[in-house]
Amino acid sequence: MAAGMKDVASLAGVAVGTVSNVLNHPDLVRPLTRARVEAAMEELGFIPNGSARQLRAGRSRCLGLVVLDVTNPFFTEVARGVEDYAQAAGYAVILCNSDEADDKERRYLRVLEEQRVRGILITPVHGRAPELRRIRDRGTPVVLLDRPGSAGQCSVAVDDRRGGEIAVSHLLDLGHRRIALVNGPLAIRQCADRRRGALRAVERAGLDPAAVLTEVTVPAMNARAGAVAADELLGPGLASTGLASTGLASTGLAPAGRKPTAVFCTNDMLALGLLRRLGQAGVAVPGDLAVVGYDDIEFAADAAVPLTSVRQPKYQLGRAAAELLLDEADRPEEHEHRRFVFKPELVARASSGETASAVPA
Amino acid sequence: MAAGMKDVASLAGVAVGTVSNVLNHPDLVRPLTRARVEAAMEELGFIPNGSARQLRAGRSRCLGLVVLDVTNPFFTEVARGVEDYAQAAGYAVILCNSDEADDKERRYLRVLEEQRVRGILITPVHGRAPELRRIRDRGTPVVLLDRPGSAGQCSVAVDDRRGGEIAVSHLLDLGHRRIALVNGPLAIRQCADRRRGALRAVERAGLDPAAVLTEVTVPAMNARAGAVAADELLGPGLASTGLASTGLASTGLAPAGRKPTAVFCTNDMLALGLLRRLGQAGVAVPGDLAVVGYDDIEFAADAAVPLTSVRQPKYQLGRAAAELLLDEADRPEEHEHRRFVFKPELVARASSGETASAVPA
DNA sequence: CTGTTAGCGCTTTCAA
DNA sequence: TTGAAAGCGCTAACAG
Repeated sequence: MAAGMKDVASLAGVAVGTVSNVLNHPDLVRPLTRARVEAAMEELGFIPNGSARQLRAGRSRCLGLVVLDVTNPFFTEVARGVEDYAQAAGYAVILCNSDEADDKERRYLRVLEEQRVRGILITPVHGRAPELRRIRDRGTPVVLLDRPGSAGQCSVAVDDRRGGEIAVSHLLDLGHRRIALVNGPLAIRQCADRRRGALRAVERAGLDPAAVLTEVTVPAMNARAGAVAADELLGPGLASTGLASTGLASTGLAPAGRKPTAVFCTNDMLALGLLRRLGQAGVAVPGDLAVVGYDDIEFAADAAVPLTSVRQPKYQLGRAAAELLLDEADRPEEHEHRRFVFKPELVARASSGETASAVPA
Repeated sequence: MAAGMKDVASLAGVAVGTVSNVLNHPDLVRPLTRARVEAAMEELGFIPNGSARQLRAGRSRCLGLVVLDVTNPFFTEVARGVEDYAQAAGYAVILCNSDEADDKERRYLRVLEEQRVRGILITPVHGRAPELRRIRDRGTPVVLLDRPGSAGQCSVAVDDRRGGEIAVSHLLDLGHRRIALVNGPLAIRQCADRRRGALRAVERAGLDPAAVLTEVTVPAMNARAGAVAADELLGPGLASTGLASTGLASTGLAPAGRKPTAVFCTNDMLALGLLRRLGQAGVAVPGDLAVVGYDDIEFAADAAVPLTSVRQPKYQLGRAAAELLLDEADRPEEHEHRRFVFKPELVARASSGETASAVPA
């Protein structure tokens, strides 16, 4: 059914080597012969077999991109950046969704390595350092995406500690002194870093983190988890029972019973889910509770209460990562590892309140 | 660098065939030998070469999924459905973004065919019928996604004409008699179908489409285009000049000068973009203008004015499509082509106004 | 149970 | 400028 080079060759009355040359080194073939071969390819609907080609070449013209959540607009925007750059360089992108799950991630990494992709871009679920190092050692370049890397590898990231810091500083500046931190698993580096930034902001303000911050940790970084966090904040009585059943973990750094006046969610999906639930519960934002998110996804600005957020250069992040990866893949000699760190930026909107709305400083 | 089966074989003191058996038919190998081979694989960090494997097998364990816009949550939700089913069946998914662009789509189809993917799921930009037929004839199963197909192929879709109809009927029921239809390129089947449904709704109400509907056609189905459409609606004086510079095409079916009291956007991204611009311009929704979207993406419910929309079973759509595709791929004999058509459903929210807000019926 | 071997479809020398 | 032939790494068929 599928015509191969041999069929094309015999139809055109040439050797397979010549057909190959038409494909890969057209200038080496006499125009007339080339035309004959091309006609034959057309007639037979010939599509070269990528596997065979790669088998010889050793590597494919594909990149692997592994993200934590394809339904999060942050990652699709990053993916667009990657894809645009890759496409221009003649590469296709295999987009994989780890769904923040360890085993899915591992499975995809395996598939990508078996496919001998030219390189892998990944936002890892865990500190997968050793496994990623092994992959690199076996010859597949790896670039860390949205995560600062160690030496010996490229990485592209936004300064998450700084991001967490400006988010919480913003709330402190507005006068808030009891702030909830709604965060995903600390195993995810971004979560850990943004948390550290939050703590730092409080310390720098000369305040006691234990008195100011209440931590609510949810098992995923999506809207559903954000809604669960809202319930946690609204019904303190439910907290302890809620924990076991929902997988929630809440470390009440702040004295129990003292409700927060503001919330910092470590991404916008959490914030949007929380916002929705607050709306249903009749909690006024920012009046009763100020909210700050992270990522500044496009939908943040359109929310019922426009969401204050920490902006990251998503598209640029993707582009830069792809550029680093392809440089490493295509020019292994000249390549030197680099670590890009972009600066986050606060975008203040209504959800945090333009005017102080809580305990005056 | 990358260890091959030969290396594993010699380290384990067996033949390559045995190594292959350990991988593909472990039960044929004596446990002790198997253990030795596995140890060798571990020690060498052996990763089987997918290209070589596929070369023999003829086909890979990957599916191709080509969507119109990865940044549209509708498609990422569909992708999740595809991915979950594929993953369970042992397949990986290559997600490609055609960006509603003809040439990108063509390029990706080519890549997928060269990779000898097991099958292709696609929401085509144009009526790519002939090209897709050729691909199928060459042996790669193709399933149309979110689009009704003709005989001789599988397809999974939602009844878009019906969807357009219920959207506009809803507005008519609310008393609106001047409705703008903000639509993407009619070459995209969904756009054409939803438009037909809109016309039908008006006709069924015993009204004259030319008097009721004003069409605004934008070149893409995203938020930016929605904002442009809003400008078009707001500033009728700009209409004619605006056309040339923005690529807008507006067919004033309704008498010029009579402003619409409602808008039907053929997807939620358009609606959200439009909504944002209306907000900036101080237009009250639904008071001054009622708005209905399409897809019911998660963010629609969270918009500043919660968006009335036509819900599609996104995840199910993806799952069903993957199921059809893999059935065709894995059981070509028994397989018979099927056409699933899901029913759309109106989700009424504030943006269309619960109470009649326009010209009384 | 294990070893040997013939390709899968293509690219790339090396000759002609 | 073209033809012939040697593999790339693996699987499957067959022999032992």
